[in-house]
Amino acid sequence: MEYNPLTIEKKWQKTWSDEELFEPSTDKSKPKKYILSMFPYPSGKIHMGHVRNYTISDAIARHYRNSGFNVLHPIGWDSFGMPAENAAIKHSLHPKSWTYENIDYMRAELNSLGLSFSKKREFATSDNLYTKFEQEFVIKMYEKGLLYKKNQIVNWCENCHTVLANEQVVEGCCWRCENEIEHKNMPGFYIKITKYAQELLNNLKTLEDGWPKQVLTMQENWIGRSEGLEFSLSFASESKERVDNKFDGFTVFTTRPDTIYGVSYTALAPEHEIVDYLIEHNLLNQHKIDAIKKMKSISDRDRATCEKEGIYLELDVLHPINGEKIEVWVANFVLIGYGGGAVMAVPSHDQRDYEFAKKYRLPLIEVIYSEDSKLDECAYTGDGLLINSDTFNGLDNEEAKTKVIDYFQKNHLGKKVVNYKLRDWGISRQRYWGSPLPFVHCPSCGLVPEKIENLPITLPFDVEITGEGNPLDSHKSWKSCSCPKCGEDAIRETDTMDTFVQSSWYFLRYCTPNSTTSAFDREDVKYWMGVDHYIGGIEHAILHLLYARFFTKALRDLGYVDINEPFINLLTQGMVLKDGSKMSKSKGNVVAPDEIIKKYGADTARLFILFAAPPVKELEWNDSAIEGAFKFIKKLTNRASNVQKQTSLVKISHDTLEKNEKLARAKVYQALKKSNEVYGGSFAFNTVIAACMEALNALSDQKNIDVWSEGYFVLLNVLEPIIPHICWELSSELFELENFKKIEIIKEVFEDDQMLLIITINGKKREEIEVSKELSKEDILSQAKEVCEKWLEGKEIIKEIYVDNKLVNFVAK
RNA sequence: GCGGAUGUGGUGAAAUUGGUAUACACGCCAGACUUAGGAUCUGGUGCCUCACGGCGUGAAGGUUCAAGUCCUUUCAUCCGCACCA
Repeated sequence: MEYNPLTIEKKWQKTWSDEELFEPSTDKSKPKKYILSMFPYPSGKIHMGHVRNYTISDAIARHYRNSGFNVLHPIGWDSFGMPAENAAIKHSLHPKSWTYENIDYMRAELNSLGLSFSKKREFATSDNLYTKFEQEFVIKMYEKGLLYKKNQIVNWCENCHTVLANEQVVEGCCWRCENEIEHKNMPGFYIKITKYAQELLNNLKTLEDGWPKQVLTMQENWIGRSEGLEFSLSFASESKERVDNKFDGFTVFTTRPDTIYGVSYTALAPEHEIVDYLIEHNLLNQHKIDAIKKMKSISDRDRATCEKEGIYLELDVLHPINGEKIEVWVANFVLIGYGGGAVMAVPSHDQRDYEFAKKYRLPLIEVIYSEDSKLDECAYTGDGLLINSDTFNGLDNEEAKTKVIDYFQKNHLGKKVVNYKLRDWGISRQRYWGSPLPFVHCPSCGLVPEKIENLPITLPFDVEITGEGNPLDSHKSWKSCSCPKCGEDAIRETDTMDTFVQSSWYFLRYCTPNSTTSAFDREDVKYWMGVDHYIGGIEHAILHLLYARFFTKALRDLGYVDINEPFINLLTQGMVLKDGSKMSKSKGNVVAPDEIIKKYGADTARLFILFAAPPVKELEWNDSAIEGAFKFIKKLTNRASNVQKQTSLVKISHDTLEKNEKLARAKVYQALKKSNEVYGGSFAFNTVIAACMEALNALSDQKNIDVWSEGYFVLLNVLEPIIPHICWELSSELFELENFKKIEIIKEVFEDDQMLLIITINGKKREEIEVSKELSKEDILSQAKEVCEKWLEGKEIIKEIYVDNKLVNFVAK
């Protein structure tokens, strides 16, 4: 048969679509598998990363479908976001038309890959219906106190003209455009993800079997739990007067309460309110004020790398236990966002405090004794016994931590606290192409959520997008509305939601995609969730995967779902590289999927991408290797002429076969066995493909037509998830598609009355023998000795080892 | 600095419980068929050596009859977080 991928692939894609073969059944008594790839942003064209992502999920989905499961394998579009607005500015297109045209184009491209998506469940997150339910969630969160509005110093990207969440700042720059972020104080809506910090951390344990360790660790670090002591430091009386009695002192957090007697100064962040007060009221000389202002003007990123600097604020606090005076400094290394923006400094036992103290000649008080301590060189941060610590002297420092905390609590000086690095999630974006925050500002009622029955609050179409300011803000008729509470004239909130809000629950919507009355049906969610296999890029390890986990828990507590975690198993695929670096337009190393499909067909593209490397690894594009993939499919097609048509598995009497025929059968069933292992957890598709290649090679080394027929019956079943079009073509021709169901492994093909034994001497391979399995150990050993006579000459055998069905080892001197 | 991962031929990569290291493929070499080959088929291909043989899984030790696999130390690369008190 001539292999003509284009005709074959079009034909089967049409059949699959016309006959709706990939729509899941509504029968909830069937065992299910929910296979999901991270949905794409409709940027215009698909790239190799998409091909890899969807080929992996498609293979898994098809495998489970062939194994008798009810499979949900949906696709949708993460269709709100900045690029649509940028395109609008550049090509004067409306973001909406640009987005939906891209969706149509990309849908066709994905279709040409032969992906077995459920087409009836497709939606875009910019669809009005999706917005409606999302706004409902947000209002419920507001009512439960999970969403709130506040003024805060935010990350601002001047290039994107919007605020960014902490998770969206990468090394001090915008995650999307890499512009350096600025700090601004402005109002915004925040989701209280910090309320779930502990649960998000705890539940990572339940994901240990299904998620890559790397991702779990990244999330753990991001949540950043630390335990310690929080206490107040009170100003000395002169100092209190200096700040006009406006402040009693300030609060600090430490993870080292054991070093409390080693405190020799304290430091405030340049943004601390006390520092602000001193500047505003000119309580420091101009020189110092200028220096502090300069400190504040330096970005976070630069502060992290520059030298430690500080200024004495001419204030003193009292040590909480012994009442001694301690100087208060402002220091550029103290972060306003963590632990109250103030630290107690123990230069003898903290390297950063040490450097600062050396620079400004501040005192060092040693309070942990150890032989390893070298305080003239650096701080000692290890364990030891307490000294210079009054009643705590002699305690082991770990023990002292608890004792000191107890002392503080008993004397109402402070308390044990847990701190997290995780901040609340700022979801306000000053952009047009997003889901509007459903709130109204009323002159008399203040901030009021929209009524549920008024949802969705949709975007106005008639906007002018210039890139300057939020078009919603300048849209007078859209903005003006009446207060949902009192009915008076009011102003609509013009911020839209972060697009990560949409991707935080789309997997739930797939469970009941077309309902106009609810986001999803509880029973549907119960049946389909959690996602059995979630596949996507590692770049979402924190962002999307943390938000989605949080959202699931929040919806649970709002009474919408009954699950704790959305994704049971996570597969993070590696990047597709060319010439050692990520494919990108700017580097000019892009291989366009549509060109590959046109030249070789989708099956070849799929085969190459699954064969070239295991999915978690990076994949280097290789033009000759894709030829190799093409060659294999051609070979598979050509050699199908050896097969006799069947509608069920041929019965073969194994014992009557020739040796090479037996071997071929063994290779075929090994491929089937490998397939079960791969989909069972390793997902090393490259190894199943290799096994199929071996099987085809072994089939070609024999002429038995029954073995050929059985071989193809099994191999096409194993290969269908990977190269579906050609498998359907061959299988419909040869087996009337009867082989696309679960095939049991026949054990007898692996059984042989002969066994191959490797003979090693002192662990080195010397000979091999084939012997009957009936033979006794003694006989085998003597036969082995005979064969190895030449090696054993003049030597004494000290030990004989025999491993059944594997090897013989002689230890000889 | 902290945390995670990975080191195997010219290349992408295989290798149950420790039991033939380099499967499968790419590349390369040779041959067959052919008007032709960037088609197809066959054979070869870790390194050193004419050979016998020896050496080989980043490096060094260790456990073991036997180590890519287990233990200790170490080096390199990649990724994430990063002044988190």
